[in-house]
Amino acid sequence: MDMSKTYNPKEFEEKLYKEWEKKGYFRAEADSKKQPFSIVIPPPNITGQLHMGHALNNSIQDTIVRFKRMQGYATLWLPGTDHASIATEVKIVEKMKQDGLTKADVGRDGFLERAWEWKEQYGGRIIEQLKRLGSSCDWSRLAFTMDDNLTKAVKHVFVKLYNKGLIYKADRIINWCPSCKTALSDAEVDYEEQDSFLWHIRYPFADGSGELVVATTRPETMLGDSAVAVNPKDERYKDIIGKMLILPLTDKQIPVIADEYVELDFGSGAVKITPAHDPNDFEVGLRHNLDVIRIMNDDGTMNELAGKYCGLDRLVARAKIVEDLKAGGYLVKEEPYKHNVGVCYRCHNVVEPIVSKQWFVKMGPLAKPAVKVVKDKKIEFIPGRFSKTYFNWMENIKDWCISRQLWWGHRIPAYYCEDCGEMMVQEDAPKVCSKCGSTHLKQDEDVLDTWFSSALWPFSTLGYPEQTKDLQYFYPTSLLVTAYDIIFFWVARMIFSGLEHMGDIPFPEVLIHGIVRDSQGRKMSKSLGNGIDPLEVIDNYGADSLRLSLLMGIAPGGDTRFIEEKVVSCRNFLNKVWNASRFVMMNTQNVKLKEMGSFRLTPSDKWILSKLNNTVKESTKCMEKYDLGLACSSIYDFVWNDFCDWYIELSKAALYGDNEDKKSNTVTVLNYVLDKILKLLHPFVPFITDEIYSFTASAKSSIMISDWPQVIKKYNYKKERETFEKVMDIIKGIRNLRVEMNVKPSQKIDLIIAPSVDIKVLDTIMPYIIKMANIGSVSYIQDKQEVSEKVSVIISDFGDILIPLGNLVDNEKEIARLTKDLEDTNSEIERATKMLNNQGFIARAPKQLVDKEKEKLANYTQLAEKIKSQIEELKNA
RNA sequence: GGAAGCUUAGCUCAGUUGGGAGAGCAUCUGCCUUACAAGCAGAGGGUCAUAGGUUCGAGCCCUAUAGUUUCCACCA
Repeated sequence: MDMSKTYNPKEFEEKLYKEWEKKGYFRAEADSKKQPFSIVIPPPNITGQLHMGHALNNSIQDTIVRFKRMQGYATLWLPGTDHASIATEVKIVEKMKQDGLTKADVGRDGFLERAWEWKEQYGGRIIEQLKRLGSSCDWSRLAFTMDDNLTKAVKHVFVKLYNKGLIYKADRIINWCPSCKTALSDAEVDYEEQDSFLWHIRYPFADGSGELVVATTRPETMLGDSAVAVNPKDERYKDIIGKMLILPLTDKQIPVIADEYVELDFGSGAVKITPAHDPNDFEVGLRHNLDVIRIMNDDGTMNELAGKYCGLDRLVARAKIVEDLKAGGYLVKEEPYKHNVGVCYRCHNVVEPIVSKQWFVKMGPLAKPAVKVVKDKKIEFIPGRFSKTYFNWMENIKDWCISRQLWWGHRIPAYYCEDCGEMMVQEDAPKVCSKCGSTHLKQDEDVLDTWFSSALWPFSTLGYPEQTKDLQYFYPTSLLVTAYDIIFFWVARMIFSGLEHMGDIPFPEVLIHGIVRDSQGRKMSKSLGNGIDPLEVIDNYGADSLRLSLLMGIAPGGDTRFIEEKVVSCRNFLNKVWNASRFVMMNTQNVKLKEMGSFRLTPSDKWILSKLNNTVKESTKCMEKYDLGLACSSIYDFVWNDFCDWYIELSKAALYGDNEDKKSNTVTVLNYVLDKILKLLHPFVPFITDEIYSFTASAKSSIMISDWPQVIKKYNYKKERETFEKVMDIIKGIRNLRVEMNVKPSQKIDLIIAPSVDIKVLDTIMPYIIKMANIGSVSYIQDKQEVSEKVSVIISDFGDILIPLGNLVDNEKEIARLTKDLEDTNSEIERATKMLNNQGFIARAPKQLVDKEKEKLANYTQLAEKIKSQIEELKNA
C-alpha cells in the first residue's frame, strides 16, 4: 500500500497501457464458447492528428468495448487507418511544392514512393495518440485501406459490380475541382453562400425581330450555350419556340427550345442552356439532343472553344465577358445576388460542373435494399431520428462518381488495349488483349474515391473476400459508433456494400454522436484557431479526466461543448475516488478481511449495499442502451454522494472504535463496495481504476479482465434503506440547526430524546447520529415536560429529539422555524388531499400510486399534528 | 424550398415508457473535522420559450407561434 496523497495520472497511465498491451488484453479471439461483440473503428486519415472529435468518438467506443469485455463477450475493437486519397495527395503536393517540385516532375511512381514514405512517417502518429487515450483496440489486427488484402477486396468488389452492370463508365456532369484537378462525388461538395450578381443578358433574334433576355450567375459559360429554353406553357414565348438567336460575343446561332424544367415565374422565364457546364442543362441537352460544348480546361481556364477568352481563368474571363457585353450593349442589368456556390470539401476552391468521362456506381439497385433494412429495423440508428436523414439521402440518391484523377489510392482495375481499344476489367492485370491479342496494354490512370474502400471496411478488415474464421465469427459487427457528419459518406455506403457483397447487414446498430464544439458553441476549426488539442489536455489532467469530461452528461446524438472547467471537475472527482480508495486501503492494513455473508450487516451496511444494487442496475441498463452520459452520472452520484459523503463517514464510528470484530466487518464492506465502484467506473476511466485496483486486496490481475458487477438480490434491503434514510434526515436536521444557531462545527452538542420507539432501536442508530452530527452526550426521558431548559426540537419517527442550547435558543425564532416547517408540511398535505379528492385520479391512476399518496397524506398529517403541538407548547412556555 | 434538432437555475447541460423540477460550475455562510481545501457542512436561485389542446395529471404527447442551430436541395 503506497498511494500518494493526490491523484497523479502521469505516474501510471503510460505504464499501465504498456502492461495491458504486453499481456494481450486487447487481443480478441474467435471463441465459440463466447458471444462475439465487435466494432470496427472509423478509420482516421493517415494525415490526421488526434482532435476532440476523435477523442469523443474513441472514448465512446472504448467505454462500450471495455464494458462488453467485462460482461464476458469475445470483444473485438478493430483499428485501422484510411489512406484518404485526396486529403493525403493534397498534403504531399504541398510538401513537394516547398521543395520546388510538382507531380509532373516526379512522375507517378516517384509520387507514390513519396506518398508511402509519408505514410510510414506519419501514418502511425494518430495510432500512438489513440493509445494515449486508452483505446483498447486489438492492434494485432491493425488495418490500412491500402494493405494488400484490403486492396484485393477493393478490386474484387469493383470487378464484381462491373460484371453485374452496377459499375459503368460514361460521360456525365460531375463536380470538378480545378485546384485538385479531379472529379468529386456529390457528397464531396460543400455549399457556401456568396455575394454575387445575376447578369441579365440580351440575346437578339437572328432574323432581327427583337431579343430575348436571359439571366445567369455564370456569364462565362454562355460561350458553351447550345440553346435558350422557355416553358412550353409560357404564353409570352409561345410563338418564338424554334426561332434562332444570336449568341452575343460570338457568331453562333442557337435555337429557342421548350422544356418543362424552366420555371414560369423566375427571372425572365428564359434560360440559357449550357449542357457541358450545368447538371440541369445537361439533362435538358439530353432531352433535346443539343451539342455539349465544353469550354473549360481541367485547371479552370477557358479552352480554345472560348475564342478570344482562351487561356484566361474562368473568373478573369467572367469579368472580361461582362465588360464586353456591356460595351456591346448586351447587358440589360447587373443585379446583386446571394447564392450558394459549391466548393471542394478538401481545398475549398469553387468546383465547376463539367462534362467528363468518369466511372460511376449505379445506385438504384443498391439503395433499395439498403433502405429496406433500416425500414425493417434490421439496422437501427440511435437516436432513431437519424434514420430520417438516412432515408432522405438514400431515396434521392444519384449515381456515385467513383473515379478520381489522382495517384494516391486504389487504381481502377480496368485495362485498355492500345491497339484495338478494347477495355478489360479484371482483378489481375491481363498480359494480352482478350480481343486482338496485343500486348500493348495500359491500365486506367484513375484511382477510386477513398470512400469506395471505406465502404468495405466492416468486412475487408476481417479478411474478405476470403471466408476467414474471423469474418464468419465477427461479421456482422455489433455496433458502429460515429458522428452524424459522415452518415452519407460512410455509414450509408457500408450498409449497401455489406448487403451487396456479404449478403448481410454490416451492423445492427449505429450509435450516432454529435461534434465537440468550443466553449462558445462554435465548431472547432483551423481557420478560427479555436481548436483544443486533446493531447495537451491529457498532459495537464490525464486521459481519464478528458474521457470523463467528454462522456459526462452527454445525450445521444447531441453536440457537446468542450469546457476546461468540466475537465477540472472531472479531475477533482477522480481525485476523490483516489482518496476514498486510499482511505479504504489505509484502514485495511492489519485487518483481516472476512467473507461477505459471514457476518451480520449493520443498518449503514445494508443501506450502502442497497444503494449499490440500484446503481449497478441503473448503470447497466444505461450502458446496454449505450446511454453513457446517464450511466456515468449515476455512478458518479453514488460514488461521491453515497459512498464518500455518507458511507465512509459513517464507517468511521466503527473504524475508530475499539471493537476489532466490528472494525473488520466494516473494512470488509468498504472493500466490497470499493471493488464494485472501481469496476463500474473502469470502462469510463480505465487508467485510474486499474491503478487503484492493483492496490486492492481482491486484485489478482488487471481490472480490465474482471467481471462487470451484478445486482445481488439479497442486498436489495428496500425497507432497511428507507429506515436508514430517516436516520440520515435526523442528521441533516441537526446539522441544519447547528448552522442556524451558529454553533461551531467543532463544538459538541448534547441530545435529550423522548423516544417513540423501543430503546433498542435507538441503540442501533445513535452511534451514527453521534458521529455525523458531532454529538456529546445523549440522555433519554419519558416525557418532554421533564425538561425545563430551553430546547430546539427535531420531530422524527424515532421520537422527539431535544437539543438544549441554553441561551442560543430563542423562543420566537424557534416558533418561526417550526411554523415554516408546518407551512411546508401543510402544503404537502394540501397537494396530496387535492390529488386524492380528484375522482379522476382515484379512478384512473394506478392503484400503487394512489396508495402511495394515501400513505404520504397520513404521514404528513401526523407530522403536522406533532409540529402544531410543539408550537403550542412553546407559546405556553 | 424541404427536413431535423434545440429553447429547463447566473453559465454549461441532464431529465427514455406522462405521476412531487436535477447535476456540475458560479454565488453566499461557516469550517485546515486524523482519505481528500482537487475538500467538508449548510444556503439561495427555475410560471421547464410563448399560446392553445389531449389527459385525473404535461418539462415530457399533439397543434401553432417566436428565437436559434444544423443537414439536404440548388430557380438559371
